[in-house]
Amino acid sequence: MSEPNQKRPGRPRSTKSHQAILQATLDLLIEVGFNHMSMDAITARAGVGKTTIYRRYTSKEELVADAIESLREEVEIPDTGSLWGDIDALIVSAAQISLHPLGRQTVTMIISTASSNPEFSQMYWTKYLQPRRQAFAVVLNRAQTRGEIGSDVGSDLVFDTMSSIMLYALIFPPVTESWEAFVRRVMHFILKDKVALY
Amino acid sequence: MSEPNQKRPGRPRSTKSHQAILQATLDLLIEVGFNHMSMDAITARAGVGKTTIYRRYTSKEELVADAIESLREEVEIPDTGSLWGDIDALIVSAAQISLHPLGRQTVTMIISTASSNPEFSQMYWTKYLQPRRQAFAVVLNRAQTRGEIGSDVGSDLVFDTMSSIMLYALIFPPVTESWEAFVRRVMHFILKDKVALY
Amino acid sequence: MSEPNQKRPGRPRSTKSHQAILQATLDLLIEVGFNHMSMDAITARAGVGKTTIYRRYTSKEELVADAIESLREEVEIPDTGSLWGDIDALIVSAAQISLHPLGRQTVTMIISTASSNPEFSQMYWTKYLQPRRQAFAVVLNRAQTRGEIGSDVGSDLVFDTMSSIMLYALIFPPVTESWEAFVRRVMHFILKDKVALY
Amino acid sequence: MSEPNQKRPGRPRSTKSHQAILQATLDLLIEVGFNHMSMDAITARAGVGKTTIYRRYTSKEELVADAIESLREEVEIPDTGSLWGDIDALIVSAAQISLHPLGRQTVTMIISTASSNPEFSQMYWTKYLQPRRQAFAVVLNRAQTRGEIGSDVGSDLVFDTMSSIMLYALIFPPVTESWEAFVRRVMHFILKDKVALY
DNA sequence: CGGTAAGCGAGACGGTACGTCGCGTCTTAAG
DNA sequence: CTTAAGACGCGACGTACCGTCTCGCTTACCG
Repeated sequence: MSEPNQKRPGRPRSTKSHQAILQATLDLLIEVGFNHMSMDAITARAGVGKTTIYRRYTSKEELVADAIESLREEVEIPDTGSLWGDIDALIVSAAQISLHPLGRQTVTMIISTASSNPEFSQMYWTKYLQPRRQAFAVVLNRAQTRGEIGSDVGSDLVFDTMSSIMLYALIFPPVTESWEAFVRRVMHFILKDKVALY
Repeated sequence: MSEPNQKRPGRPRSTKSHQAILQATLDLLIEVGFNHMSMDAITARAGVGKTTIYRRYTSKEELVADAIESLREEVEIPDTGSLWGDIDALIVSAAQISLHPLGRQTVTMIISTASSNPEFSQMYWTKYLQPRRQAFAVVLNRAQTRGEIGSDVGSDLVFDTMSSIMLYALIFPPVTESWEAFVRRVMHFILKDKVALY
Repeated sequence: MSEPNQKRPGRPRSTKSHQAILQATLDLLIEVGFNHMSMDAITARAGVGKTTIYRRYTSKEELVADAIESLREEVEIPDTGSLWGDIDALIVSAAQISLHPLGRQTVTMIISTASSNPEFSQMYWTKYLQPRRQAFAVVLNRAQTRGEIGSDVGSDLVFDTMSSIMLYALIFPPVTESWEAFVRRVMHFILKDKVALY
Repeated sequence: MSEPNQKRPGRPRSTKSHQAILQATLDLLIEVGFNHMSMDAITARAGVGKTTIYRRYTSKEELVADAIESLREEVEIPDTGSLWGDIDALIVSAAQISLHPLGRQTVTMIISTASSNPEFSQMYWTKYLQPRRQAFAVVLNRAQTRGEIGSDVGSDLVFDTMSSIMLYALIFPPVTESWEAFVRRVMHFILKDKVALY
């Protein structure tokens, strides 16, 4: 755990504290959620002074936003050879995140905060959803090139629909089937008349 | 389970105070929002003691949940003569709610709570969404009878899709068009190959 | 005062409840003291409604005053044959009260309340000290008749001095001798030049 | 036991706030008395947060005790040339204190607390009464040197008697004469056979 | 002997104050 | 100049008590 990486004179303690802050924030976010997580608890767990946090972030929201941002994975652009295969890969990937406790809590926290905090919502949209939306454009372009789907179909429209369905199923989990199955079924319904699915 | 036995000893709880509390809560929810609304402000506006609130609710969250719950409206079943007309009526109606500050706050509160509280989510689903889902089945049946749409299309699927889009657009408001236009555009995209829209 | 007219219409006040209230009050007074004793605790212990107390007393102070008043003993007028013998008897008697826990708590409570509450102080003076002061006049008169002490010595002066010493020694208990010994010593000092003590 | 090491880390407690708290407490004690003085009123007048008070004191009682403690004056040793003159000076001085509202409240608070709190009683005895008792020994010694009073008279005995009378007259204020006159009369009665008073 | 008026237990009510907690800022000493 | 520690002003929270106010019931007496 303790890594005495003191050999670089230019990067002494600040990086270590920074990492500790982000980690403590994420841990507490999972354990108690946004509202019940106090800044003092974060400083205590990170072994850090309040100053050190507020020098970097102006508010709790900003800190949490950056903490979540910090664990953002690389945007994936699946390429299975068919549109439905690609979409299915995205669904599977999203399902994996929402099964993991951290992923679940993170998503919960994002929805919860975003719905009541326009600034956060904006930030999340720009930093998280936007890049994925653009990545999906690539996926759809490939499908149009392959002639699987009409060139008049907007990729944003499909992406937004899929995102919304995923979110909805997280807030109101389906009872008769799995989250994954539900999302797949809805996407199938939407696309079946627009594209040859298999 | 619950026995509505009126013969409990002691002074019965005041319906007048109860109403005043709910009204004050809703008013303040609109005016300042959940986070900036203090319990003291509610007691002051309702002309009520703090005890009277905390005898009924154990926390601010619980109070607000019940206040919102209290203004649940009747389920509406539009009948304009065409499926798209009916759907459009539902969109317009939903837009009116989400334009009004109380509606906005309400939805915010619901999403925020539901996303982190499975019990609340379940309650909201059963009491609010489920009835509207069933009402929508009537709308779709009429359309199928008219031959506007295939009898193999499940009404639940359409309803869930529409709900999810509406929610999504509330959390991440579209920047280039209105909430209403966005929802209408997405629904049009989904349905255009399944039904004669005009 | 002691005999209100019984012919008032309606249900007469319950003596049983009255006794229970006084007993519960005294018990709690001893256990937790005036400030930490709540009216609700009294009602609970006495098995009585709040109304029943507030019909009899207008405030907590009044109730406690009456509870203490209720256990007031008969005023004793010692008659040992000598002034010093009589005074000694009074000291011994007072010592017995201040040894008993209830007596101690009661006195404590009286001092505590009286010092910050003029009305209570007045009440206690009239109901408790005044009668004893007058009884002491009898004791001193007998001594003057016997020629033990000059007829110019005011009994009130002696009584007040003795009372004050007793109170003082209760608030600031002597460390090198007993309360009783201290009081006796001081009284001896005061009187030794005014009366043949043995 | 306690080490007044100044090198504790973190921001030191503000002396300015501390003083403001004590002053506001004393002011309000005079104006409205202990029971009607609220902590919020103190914070408001001191321009201080509640935390700042409760970091120093665990309760209202503790705060007030310290506030009173803070204004303990220097012990005065009168020297008028005669014993009765010295005693009279002490009575006048004590009267000035007990006439002033703060003095009244202070004494009230002390009696009230001391009578039900042995530790406080002990503290007050040691810090306040003891020094004055010893100062009085000086006064009496001078009188004995002058031959005004017998060398067998213990100064403690006289001091305790005087203290007790003063306290008693504060708890049960005389109705027919002033506090000062009463105390003077009693002291005169006690001493008249032991010392040439004029 | 049945009506009426007050008393009763229970407990809800409007207030006021309490002591705690959290946020974001400020102030030390140490490095 | 940055840190860790921690005090600060502010403001909301939820609890405890007070003394008052209904409830639905006794319980005595009086006509």
